[in-house]
Amino acid sequence: MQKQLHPNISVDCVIFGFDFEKLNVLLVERTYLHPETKEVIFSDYTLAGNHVYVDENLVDAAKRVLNNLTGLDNIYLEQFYAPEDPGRLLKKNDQLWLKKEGKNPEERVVSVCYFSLLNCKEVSIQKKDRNVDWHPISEIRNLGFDHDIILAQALKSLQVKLQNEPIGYEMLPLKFTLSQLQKLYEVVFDMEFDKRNFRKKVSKMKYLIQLDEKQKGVSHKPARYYIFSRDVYEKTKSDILNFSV
Amino acid sequence: MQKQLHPNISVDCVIFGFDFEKLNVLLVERTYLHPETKEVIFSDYTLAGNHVYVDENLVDAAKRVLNNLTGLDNIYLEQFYAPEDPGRLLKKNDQLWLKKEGKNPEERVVSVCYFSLLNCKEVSIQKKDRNVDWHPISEIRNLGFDHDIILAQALKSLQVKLQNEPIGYEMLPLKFTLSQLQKLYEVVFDMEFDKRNFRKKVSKMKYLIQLDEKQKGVSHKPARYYIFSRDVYEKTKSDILNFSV
DNA sequence: ACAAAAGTGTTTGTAATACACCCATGA
DNA sequence: TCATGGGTGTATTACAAACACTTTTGT
Repeated sequence: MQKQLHPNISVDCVIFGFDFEKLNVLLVERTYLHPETKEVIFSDYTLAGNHVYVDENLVDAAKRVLNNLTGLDNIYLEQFYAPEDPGRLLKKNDQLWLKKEGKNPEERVVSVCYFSLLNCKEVSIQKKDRNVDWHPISEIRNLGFDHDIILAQALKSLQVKLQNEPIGYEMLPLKFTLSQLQKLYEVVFDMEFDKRNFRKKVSKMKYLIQLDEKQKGVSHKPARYYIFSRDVYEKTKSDILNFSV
Repeated sequence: MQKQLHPNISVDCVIFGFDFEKLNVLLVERTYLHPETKEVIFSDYTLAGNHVYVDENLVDAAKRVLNNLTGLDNIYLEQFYAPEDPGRLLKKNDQLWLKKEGKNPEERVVSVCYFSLLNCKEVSIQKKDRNVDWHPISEIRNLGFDHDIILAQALKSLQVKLQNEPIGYEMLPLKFTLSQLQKLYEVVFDMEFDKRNFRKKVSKMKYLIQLDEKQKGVSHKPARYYIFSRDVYEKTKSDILNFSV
């Protein structure tokens, strides 16, 4: 008879942010100094995460992490993965770090992972004592713990979700231009689209509503603003599935 | 400072089975008898699940559940969800049941859920002392615990996955006919497809390979057998994504 | 000979792709 | 007047959808 597991539970959040140019992820710096000499032993980045409290809903724990970093509530959150490997925190640097943080490095931690979507320009990151910042997804590598794996899963889940639901609006301001929307799809899928074909495609989306208002103060022809209507979307969406492969 | 959670961890498995006619799910009967009078207080069904052992990979725990029920290894397994609500086991019947099973009904259990795919005709369910059996998905309701929610999520995940990857073959024998394949897609998506259009579509899938062998002993024109070639699939698949919505 | 499912083509509409120029604004 | 990004249309090709009859087998 094997012993049952009673691990610590945490949530890890892959916080995607779009800045109208590229897709970013919010990372927390992790710098480990030698206990005596204070020289830098290693320095890298991790995703944001936190432990789950007794009687706390998992998604509420993720909301807490988000609120802590941004001061915002009502951020789009989507659960996408739970790492499976019991050895996920056993790399040397991770063990050093956990010890330093006053945690038991031997203890297993089961994480449930969420991704969330933000517009970088509209949030101010609450740094507090931490060094937290946006990093372009194309430049991220060698994250701490198993966070490279989690991030790769998150991106794939975001792509699948964005392919099937209009969640891109979560990463844009209320009013946005079609070029901004196109750029968003381009950076998420890491592909370029033809402007005319893109506009033809989105013009079929009834829930994308053109405003009379235009950009101001730009040194080129001002673009029209659009808004996303969740209302129209909910009323007109169909559940038709289409196996493609 | 809130107290950190150290819950029990379990895996729940939504075991889908195709019997060439409908989509089924493997359920375990749960009958609670009055401790003295032995009259039936309630009787319902739950998904298969089990606790995770210390140092056990989560997916290995799910494999253990599967192996326990079917005697098989190497079954297709896909993690899809972790229920978030701390109150997921607090319904009256569930509490009675947990007590009867010698568990602490107050203890929080965090589950990670997997779905798996089988061909009903090719597995023999190892019942042991339990009443375990296939149930047509269209007839399943009022499962124990929060398993209705888990099942609904599983079906949606299966649909999304089947739409994007040729995993249907996991629910068919090695050799299958196109009508069987079509029926599989029909029961998963709960839609009917036109035979000619379906065949036109799958004829574009290079990894679907026609054999010379035909059905035998059927009282109608015998159908040709096909096999799925994972090899060809891996070599020819493209990652092109296509946002539709 | 009959019942049962297998197998097969054409037409029509809609969506995907490729491609190039003029427009409105601020500097 | 120039630089910048906004905005637009057409032709071609590929895929989706609708639809009915003949074939092969066992009984």
